[in-house]
Amino acid sequence: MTEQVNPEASVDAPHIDENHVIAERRDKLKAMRDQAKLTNSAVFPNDFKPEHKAAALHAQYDNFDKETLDPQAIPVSIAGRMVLKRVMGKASFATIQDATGRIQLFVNKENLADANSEAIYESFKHWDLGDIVGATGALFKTKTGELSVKVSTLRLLTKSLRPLPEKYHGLQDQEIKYRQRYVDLITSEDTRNTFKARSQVMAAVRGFMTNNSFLEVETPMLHPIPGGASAKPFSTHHNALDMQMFLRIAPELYLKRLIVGGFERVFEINRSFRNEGLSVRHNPEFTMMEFYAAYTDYHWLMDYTEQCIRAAVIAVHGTAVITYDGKEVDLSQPFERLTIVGAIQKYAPQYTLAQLNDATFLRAEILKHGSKPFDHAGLGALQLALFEETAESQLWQPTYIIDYPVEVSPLARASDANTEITERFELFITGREMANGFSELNDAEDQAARFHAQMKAKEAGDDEAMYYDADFIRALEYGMPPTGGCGIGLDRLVMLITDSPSIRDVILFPHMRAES
RNA sequence: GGGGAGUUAGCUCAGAUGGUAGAGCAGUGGACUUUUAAUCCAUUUGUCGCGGGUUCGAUCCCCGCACUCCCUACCA
Repeated sequence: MTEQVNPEASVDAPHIDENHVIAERRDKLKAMRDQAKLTNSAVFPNDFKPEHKAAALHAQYDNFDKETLDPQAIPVSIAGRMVLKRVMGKASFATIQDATGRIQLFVNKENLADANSEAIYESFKHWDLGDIVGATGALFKTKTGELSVKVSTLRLLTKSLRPLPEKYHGLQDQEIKYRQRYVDLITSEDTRNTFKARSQVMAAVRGFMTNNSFLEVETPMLHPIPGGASAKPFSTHHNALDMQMFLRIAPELYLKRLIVGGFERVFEINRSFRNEGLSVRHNPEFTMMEFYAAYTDYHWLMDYTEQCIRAAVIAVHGTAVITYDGKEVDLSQPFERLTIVGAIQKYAPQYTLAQLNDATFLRAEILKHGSKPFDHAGLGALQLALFEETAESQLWQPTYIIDYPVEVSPLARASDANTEITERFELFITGREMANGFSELNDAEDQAARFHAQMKAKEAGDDEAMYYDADFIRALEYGMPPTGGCGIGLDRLVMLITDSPSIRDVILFPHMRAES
């Protein structure tokens, strides 16, 4: 805790966004401080302990009729932020909001128990929307049937110095919603519900994993060698060790070390960091679950991932058929599985199979779509590029794409039937990549060779190519059992489940440029 | 990185074809003892994002910049 400072002194300190409304509230607070000095009482008291919550009271008493409820005079104590206020001479209504919902207070001078009721009522009239209040009283129903608290004691617990957004339209400015999430949360039930759903998703996923004998682990966020994905890392420096470190781009290589160590099923839910562009589906730090299971392969992973996602959707919605951006997404049926070429044939049928196996044709076609030309791409990588240009965005219903080429999958096990492709899949829903998994490469010598190839690519200018991780190779040399591993982008899963158009809508404090 | 849209009172938004701006909410004063975005009367508040240019005069036209949103690119 910080040291106590003289509040009188801080009043003169520079403040941002000051305006006359705030100045008036500061004046009110100053008057409160002066008054508190006289009566030796606290301006910001912390001794009021509410015993009830708005939603629970509504759940319990909304269906009571007035004749039954009023005579019981059920005593309650409740606290929250005052969000609406209607003063009518000698009687007033105020609506307060707590973590669970809203409830109406009926404040009438004659009902106030305090000997000083006249003064309390007069000061209440000058409290502001946004102030935190505590009240005790008896439950009753108004003549329109709304459950309310007939207030007998009323206290201002926290003075609010800043005006709330417009009480009907709320906060509309998207920038302020992201930058000042606290205001967004006060104002928007939609926003509150989105983050409650996010919490439910996390709990459902975690529960699904532990129920299937997975061990939750935490591996380093600071990596001496960034690995496990093709991405540009954030770089930092550790002073005591005097070494460069990177914020992790993926936990993969550490989790596989744990499989080597004998934990046969592990998962981690945590942040990864990628120093790349921001978009409606990319935040520099994002939350991913990666999980690894020994003696499984990518077929098992697809079945399992599907069940996990379905469980998360049902945990929030109670059904696996939901709506995203106005269109239905059906997660109740087995997810479709298509090869890269198969997906192109289905969603871009203008191409013949001969064309899809013609590297020269593919190269020209990809250039036509405005994608960057790449010199060393093999047939598989060219097919993948065309898939991304033509088919990917159309994969609205859950679809697994399989048979990724070895050259873009340096950590995946090659297919026994075709050494050019790997036992790998990516899951797409609403045209977005949601998950990526594969049978893990557990041949230490093959992995070492693939790392060497990545180093060559890096020397040739590919700054997203992987580094050679000698300790990871050493771990594989001890022997890693055959293993399946998968990463699920949880922010994107929450986007899907909460029908959110932007990843920023599911991250409490998304990164923004510095305020000027 | 490239393209498009936006930025007016604390909040939600109008607005003028160039003559320095309004409404509602919030605030303030008043009326009102069952309101529901309470109502009624009165009333305060603005570097019209920032910097240049054109002009007698720019919040409006032109140029540049900043920030936001959307699309696009890299990626999950």
